[in-house]
Amino acid sequence: GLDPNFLRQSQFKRPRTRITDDQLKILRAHFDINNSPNEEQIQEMADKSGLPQKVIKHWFRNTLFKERQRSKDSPYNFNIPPMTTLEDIRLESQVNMLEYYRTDATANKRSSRTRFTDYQLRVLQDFFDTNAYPKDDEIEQLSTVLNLPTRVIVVWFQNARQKARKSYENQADTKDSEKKELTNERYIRTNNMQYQCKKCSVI
DNA sequence: GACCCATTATTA
DNA sequence: TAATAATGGGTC
Repeated sequence: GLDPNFLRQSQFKRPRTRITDDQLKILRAHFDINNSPNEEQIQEMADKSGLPQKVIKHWFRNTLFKERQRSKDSPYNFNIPPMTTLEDIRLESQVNMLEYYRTDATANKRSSRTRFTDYQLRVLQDFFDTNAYPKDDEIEQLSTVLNLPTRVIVVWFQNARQKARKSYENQADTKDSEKKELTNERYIRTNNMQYQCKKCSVI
């Protein structure tokens, strides 16, 4: 059989690219005009920004996804009119409009931190302890019951898994032999590995 | 597209 | 200043 650790380490992780403000401006400007650029446009952006095409494609995927999330969840919820053409002088003013909305309503700062109530945290934690990976409809239900945007729920679970994983790994260092003793009830996955959530096993 | 996870940044 | 919500670039 193959050692999972070997499989995992055999692939190098690309070091995280930090997109600079100037590069972001280039991408953003294109995104505002057309959120799914063709190869030619990607090449152009790559030339202008010096970013790898792969990074640009990924950025567009993420940004489009986030923009959709935002328009679903956001109270501001401004609609972006669909664009079909690139070469149009009126585009200029549209872009300016978007720029205006963005800097005005939504602002450029990160959205303010949600303060969960004790009740909300208890429900989330209880759910997490039995299932760290809620399905879409379960997230929907939690969203309704707790009166929180689905995005906030998703992020909460993501952070909770991160936290659980970390605390498991901390204690796994000292209790390596116990890993094999774990019952396979509830797991948190990471790459090819499976870790049991420490908190789950306590319940 | 879902999830990972280092990092950033907000709030008690 | 610690805890942790949110971000963004990474992988599969």
